Amino acid sequence: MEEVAREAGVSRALVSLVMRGAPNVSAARRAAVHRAAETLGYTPNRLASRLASRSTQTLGLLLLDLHNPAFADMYDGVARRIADSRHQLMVAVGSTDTDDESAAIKSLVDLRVDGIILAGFIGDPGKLLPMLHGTPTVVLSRDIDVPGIDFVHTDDVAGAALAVDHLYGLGHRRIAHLSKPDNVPYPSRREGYLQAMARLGLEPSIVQAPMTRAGGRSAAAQLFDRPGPEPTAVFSYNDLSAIGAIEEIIDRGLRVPEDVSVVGYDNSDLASSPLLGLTSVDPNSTGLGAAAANLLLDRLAGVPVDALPEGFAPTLVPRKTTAPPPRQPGSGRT
Amino acid sequence: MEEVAREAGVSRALVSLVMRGAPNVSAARRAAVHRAAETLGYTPNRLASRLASRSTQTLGLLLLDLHNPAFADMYDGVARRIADSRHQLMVAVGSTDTDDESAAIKSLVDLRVDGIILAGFIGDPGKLLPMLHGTPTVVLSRDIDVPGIDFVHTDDVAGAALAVDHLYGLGHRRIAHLSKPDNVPYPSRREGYLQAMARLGLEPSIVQAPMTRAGGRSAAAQLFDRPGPEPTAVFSYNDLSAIGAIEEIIDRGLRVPEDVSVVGYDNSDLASSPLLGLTSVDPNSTGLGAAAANLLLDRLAGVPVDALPEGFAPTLVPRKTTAPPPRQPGSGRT
DNA sequence: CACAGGAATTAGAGCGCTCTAATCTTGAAC
DNA sequence: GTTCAAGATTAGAGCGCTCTAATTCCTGTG
Repeated sequence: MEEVAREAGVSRALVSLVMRGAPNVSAARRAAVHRAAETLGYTPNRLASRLASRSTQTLGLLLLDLHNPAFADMYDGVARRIADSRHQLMVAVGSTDTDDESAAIKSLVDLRVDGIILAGFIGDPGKLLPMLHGTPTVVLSRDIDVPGIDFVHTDDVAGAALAVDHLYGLGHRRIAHLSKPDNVPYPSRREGYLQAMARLGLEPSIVQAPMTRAGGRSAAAQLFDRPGPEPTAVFSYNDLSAIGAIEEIIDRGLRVPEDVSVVGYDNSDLASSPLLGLTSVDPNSTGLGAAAANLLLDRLAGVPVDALPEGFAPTLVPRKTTAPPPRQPGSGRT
Repeated sequence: MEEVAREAGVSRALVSLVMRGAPNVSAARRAAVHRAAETLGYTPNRLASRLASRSTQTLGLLLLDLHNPAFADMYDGVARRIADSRHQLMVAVGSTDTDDESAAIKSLVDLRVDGIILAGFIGDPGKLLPMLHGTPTVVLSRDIDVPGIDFVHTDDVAGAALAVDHLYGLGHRRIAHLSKPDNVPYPSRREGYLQAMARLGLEPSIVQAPMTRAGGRSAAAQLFDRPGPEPTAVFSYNDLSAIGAIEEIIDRGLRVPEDVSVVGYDNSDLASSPLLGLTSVDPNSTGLGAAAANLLLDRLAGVPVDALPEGFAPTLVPRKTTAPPPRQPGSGRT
């Protein structure tokens, strides 16, 4: 920067102004500085400018799992909304290991990003605030009760009800649920399932499944190995494990949807492929991402945010994995 | 930091040493500093430390497309290898828009990351070097001829040959190829296809397909709308478009693999699901990511790297989407 | 032609840390 | 009781930028 200033015959301060595209600089000097920067191959060290200006023009996004297409959707929403702001986006990848997750969040905080969006935060909310050191933060798809931290979410209770009601409407009565594992703190989908089942006077049946295909598969295996009548429908808390469940069901010689119906959650790319045609609840992940970015940007701009946006209304997208249950003995409908 | 030093009754320099976990600090002072930091809620500003130390302990990873599971695999490889180094990982997401990609790379460079891994670099190699400003960089899965930039890749020519030979071995003669679009610079898979076809004395047939399911679908549509005999096998340059192609083929009332065989490339999560059972060439994306991280870490550590690692040897994973062609008129085999 | 007022430019302090070199403690050896 | 080296601590100068306030340079005016 020193050299550029000398080369262009101006002060360091002016170089700084030119590089930032400040308005009140004469065309002649501006050109001179640019030329000098060009010949010397100078780029401003943004580390230094950030330090000096106390603002990084960067937002951090924590993504829990790159293998889960739902997070790619959220990324899209965030990126789209941020594109026309002056900010850049930095992604950190989380983990189902809470320590790794903390490390990832800390790395974002350490970089002094202007704001953080947490997509798939799994850790202890109580530990979040001290970790953040005052960085404005929005939590995505989890309603978290920490003062000063906003969240944006889909009404997952309603989403789960949608799934259960859909299956009920088709005639299913033994509807099982593949639920998040204990280390993942998103209870709403399970809550919604339990509430809906209670409302309909049905007996709930829950098995935990990790957030992967393999997880869904082994969970489904447990479900069908249980004593007593088998479920005629499975509602999973995410698409990946729903797919795993389908694999397992087919492996057991049962047909989907003729023998067992399956509903997923997330309505990800995968689900919509005609090859799969997974009936799925759509939480509008992309919209959620955009809403989170919006909220964060408003906060940063100092726009007063009096009320958090309402939980997004989920929708059910019926496809080929749901149908009426088989007319079999044991269904109790004789 | 000033305050912490005062609180602990030591100098600023000592606080710095303690926070970095330097060895030669007495236990008493160390404890005092930690206590002071705790009560004051102090965390070092890594921005400042990076500026002062000229090293960021951070590596940047550019991922082209979060919706493509192959990149999640590469991420895994990189992350695994980096986990036991002292570095952190920062992800930037690229784009098929070259300008966006440049912006993403620049943001990494601006942050002064110690090194960069480019997974899915699409831009002009000539423009890469000036953009990097000397940041050590490894390019993943593209062989790039820029002095000073390393790359790690799978032998895609061999991989494509594997696919073609597999189909040929099953009896296919009209093997079409879904190729990368022009704006994506990874010609090896197409080259491999062309070479293999020439070697076998077969007529090549190529259609371009964007890197998405929808892209594969419309490309397949073009393929089957062409005049002349239809292909009995389709080899796609990636899994996503292979899946799209299957969708289209089935939509046309044809069966996979009975009427048309399909081979993908990447052997991603998707492909391995029994529901899909996509025969796919495995470039070992995870291994590739790990190798890239390895190479970069070696460079950073000053370990002499005399030869780049050989191109990874791809393997073919046969599944359910390939079978002998139908015994039909027009196959020329009577 | 002096002068106000706005635009353009600059000096210089400071952002929060690390680094080098210098200084201060030790405690063992003589 | 010295002496000395190793270990522990610190002063102070940067890192490369931005910011504030002050200065200089232009106009157009009376």
